[in-house]
Amino acid sequence: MSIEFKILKKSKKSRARLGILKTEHGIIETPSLVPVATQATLKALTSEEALETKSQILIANTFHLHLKPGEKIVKAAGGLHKFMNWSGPLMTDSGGFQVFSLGFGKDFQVGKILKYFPGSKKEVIMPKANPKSLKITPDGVRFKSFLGGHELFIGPRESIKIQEALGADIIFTFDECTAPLVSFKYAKEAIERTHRWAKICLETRKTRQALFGIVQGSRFKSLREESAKFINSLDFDGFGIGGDLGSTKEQMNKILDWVLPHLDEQKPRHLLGIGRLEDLKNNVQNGMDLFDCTAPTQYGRHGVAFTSFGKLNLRQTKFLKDKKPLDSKCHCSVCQTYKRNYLAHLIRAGEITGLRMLSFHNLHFFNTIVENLRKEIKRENI
RNA sequence: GGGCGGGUCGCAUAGCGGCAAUUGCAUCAGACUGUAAAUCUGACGUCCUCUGGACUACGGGGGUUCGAGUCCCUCCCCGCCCA
Repeated sequence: MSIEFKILKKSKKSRARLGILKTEHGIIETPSLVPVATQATLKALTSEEALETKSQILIANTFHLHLKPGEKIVKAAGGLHKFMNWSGPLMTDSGGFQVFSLGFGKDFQVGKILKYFPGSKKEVIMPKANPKSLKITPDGVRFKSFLGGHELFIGPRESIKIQEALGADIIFTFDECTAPLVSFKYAKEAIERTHRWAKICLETRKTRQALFGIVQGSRFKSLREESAKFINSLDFDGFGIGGDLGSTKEQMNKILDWVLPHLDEQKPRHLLGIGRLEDLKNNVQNGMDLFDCTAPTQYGRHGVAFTSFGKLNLRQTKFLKDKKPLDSKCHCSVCQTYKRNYLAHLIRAGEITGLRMLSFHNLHFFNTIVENLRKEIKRENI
């Protein structure tokens, strides 16, 4: 195993823990946010800028990099680290999330956090249902008509081989991230697939890359427990917790309560795709060591800045006359240099520089919050 | 002076007898959690007892018609061409 995880301190007030995750490309102080670099870039930012935002580790995506440019290109370029000029630790997600986002997520126009329950009961996803644009089989997933209409098959073996070629420090098992609309029976069938695939992933991996097994089970207690126990029983280097985690913080905490007691405490835990501003502290208190989220960069590109004074929508005209920095308490280079009026102008003018600066600030802002949470664990405040 | 083309909700466009009227831009508001995402959704004449209704509207005035942005007459304005 090419990672080493050491817990430095455990909170007495919560599950929070302070740790050091060592990889062959450097260490990560945990808990840590993992900014999302799907296509081997934090959208709009260079790898040097990513470092300046205090990002410690990035997560790229197997599905997207397999399509473009293809893992052979990345491998020939010397691997993902060299390819994107990021010398720090990297993860790759397995493509399991795309089974959801390009499948039922797209069909029902829902995210993995359900905001509303669309329509009547007949819309609940029943066993053997398949999304429009992909087919989930016992062996993997056939993605129909993505690039130029040709089909693409990714199963556990394919995902691991791609991730080995990409060469991240930490890789994930190929799972089925289920939609929040699945019925119990569907979810049960899905974790059976996910578990079978998890074993195949473990058997397939030939490299020294750390492999994290992903716990699924949707919003169902028995399935979450079963999944946690099963994934824990295999020789993974860490855990991912994925899928539907309910619609509220309370529901998510309840689901995590079902899962966490069954996971080996000594192994790192990654909460997949949960990391909005309001989640960060909760994630840490739940003992999550890593958590990725697209929010900082995505909101940035959509014109929204997170600040100590709340979210700002820089598209609003009022900011054209605002001479304050985005966040007077922020030490990032954008806040040191530019004012809201200029940023609002860039956003309104559709200038990419504005999106870049908001992405940069948001990442710095999120990373600083998590950095402060680490200090809080050290001071025994949380 | 003559010929032609044109004046539509901020701008630009569509419309050629049933229209509060297309589309784009702009504007305003909202959404975004392992990135189909520099994206998407909604509003955008006024008012109201607002899954509906009333009023005012396609340069001005008049006419034809059950009904006119659309047809006719006339005036005003703009553009191009010829004198």
